[in-house]
Amino acid sequence: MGVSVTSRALDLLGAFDGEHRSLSLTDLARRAGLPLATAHRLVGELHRWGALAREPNGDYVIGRRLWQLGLLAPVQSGLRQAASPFLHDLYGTTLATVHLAVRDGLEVLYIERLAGHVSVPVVSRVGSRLPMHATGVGKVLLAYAPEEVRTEVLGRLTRITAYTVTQPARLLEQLRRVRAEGYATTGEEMSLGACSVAVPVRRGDTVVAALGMVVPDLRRQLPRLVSALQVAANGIGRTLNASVEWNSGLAGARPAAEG
Amino acid sequence: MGVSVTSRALDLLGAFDGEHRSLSLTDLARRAGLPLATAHRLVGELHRWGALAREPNGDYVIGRRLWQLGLLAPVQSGLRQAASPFLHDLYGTTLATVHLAVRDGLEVLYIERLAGHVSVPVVSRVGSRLPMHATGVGKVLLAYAPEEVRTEVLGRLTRITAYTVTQPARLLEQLRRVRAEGYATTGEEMSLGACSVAVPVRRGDTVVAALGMVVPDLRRQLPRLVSALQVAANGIGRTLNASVEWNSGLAGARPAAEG
DNA sequence: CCCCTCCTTCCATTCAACGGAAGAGGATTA
DNA sequence: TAATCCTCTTCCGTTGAATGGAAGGAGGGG
Repeated sequence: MGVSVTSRALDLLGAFDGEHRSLSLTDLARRAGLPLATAHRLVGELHRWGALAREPNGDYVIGRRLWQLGLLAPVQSGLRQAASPFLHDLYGTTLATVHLAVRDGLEVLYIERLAGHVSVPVVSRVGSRLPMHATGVGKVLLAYAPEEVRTEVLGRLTRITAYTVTQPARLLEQLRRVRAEGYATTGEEMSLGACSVAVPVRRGDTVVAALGMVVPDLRRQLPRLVSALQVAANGIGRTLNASVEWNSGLAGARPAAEG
Repeated sequence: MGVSVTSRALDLLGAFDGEHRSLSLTDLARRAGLPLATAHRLVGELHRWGALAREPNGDYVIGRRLWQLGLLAPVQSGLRQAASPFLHDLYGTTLATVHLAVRDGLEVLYIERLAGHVSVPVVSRVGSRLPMHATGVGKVLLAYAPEEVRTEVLGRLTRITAYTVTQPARLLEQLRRVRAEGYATTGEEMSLGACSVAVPVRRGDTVVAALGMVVPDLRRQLPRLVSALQVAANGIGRTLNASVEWNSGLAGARPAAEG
């Protein structure tokens, strides 16, 4: 049953993800569901073009050329540009890992990140997606997401650590408080040893993103961090309103943008 | 004369670059040298997969999925990680645009950048390439590049602004001073209104990258900026030495990494 | 030395890709 | 309103590029 070559080549690329950044030919073939000989030919072509590169051990990784291409993508570029200075300020003030994220379908998509020196186990990377219910930015985005999104997410609360909130009622209550108090927190719900705070970023009345930090412990400094985050979020919002260009690509109005 | 579908699809992607971040179907077909009907079919497939996205006006841009893929590429990740905090420090201290770049073949490849609020006309973007002879980081990398690279670059000094150094002898003299004094400068050689300073980043005795800044004017603050840069560069070098992982992908030992 | 895994090459068959041509949509001009 | 010029989309008979099973290295570990 014939599938187009193009989609097969793309499937090979799609075999890479955050957990599989380096794959052998056999792995690639297996993950893309292709016969080895076919994978061999296609991977060769991708490699020749620069889409894939080889590591010293022969495994394949995403190549420099795809990296360059990807950087041309207008992914929330308006938002990122507006946010950049504020993220630096935040980082300078708190020295914590700072995140800017938007909702993409039913997940959180991290679009900017400043990594702190502090060794907190942070899972997120720019370009990675995480579940909404276990991250600070996720809870914020979920709190302000359309009803239907909330319903669907609440239906599948996967457990990640022992502290992940998996009871819909409890999460709903948390989301209510997020809306009431203006910020969300997590405590080791995504990875042990990491807590987070996050606040919404608004353009006008619409929440377009979430701004968050990851720290080893929240207890003592919560009010200070919330204030800092809110100041930054307000600044970003104001900058967004000031900028004329309505950026393309909203925070994922439809679930699962790519099919 | 048949060419593989895969390479045609890749050629379509290759039609995008820093100056063409958004293309109509017709443009894509023209730039990739494909019949319109063929381009239409392939672009459709790329779009369906998420490699391309459409702007409101129907033009195509690089899609979110390629953006995510590209971010998985191990492009100097060790260096970037080591440099990140120092770049922030530099930015915090000087509020100028800060650059981290490596040599890739005969060009400079920008791998990290912190954009200042200050409105200086900066051309570089992360992932972009610029000629070595007209940028601060480029002069540094050229000064420490293998003889053969220097020779080839000196052979084609293209003029970009009225101030670009295009006489081989003059550039050679500048490179000699870079090695002697430990830093390079440019004055509106790449874009009018922008000056730059840069210093080498060493791992052991090898120059593996260049660290630079762009400012509107150098005169008054040159010594201060050079000091700040050198402190940061030393810090990065020390961090690199400390880190065990020898990162893949050097600063472009061979010209033109991708064929 | 044998066996196992992973990679590479080969080549006859066939099915997906091809692209010219015609049509749809939209904008601008007469 | 019609005519003209874009760019985009669809169609379909022909053909040659893609296919993948099989066989042949290459390494390496027992």
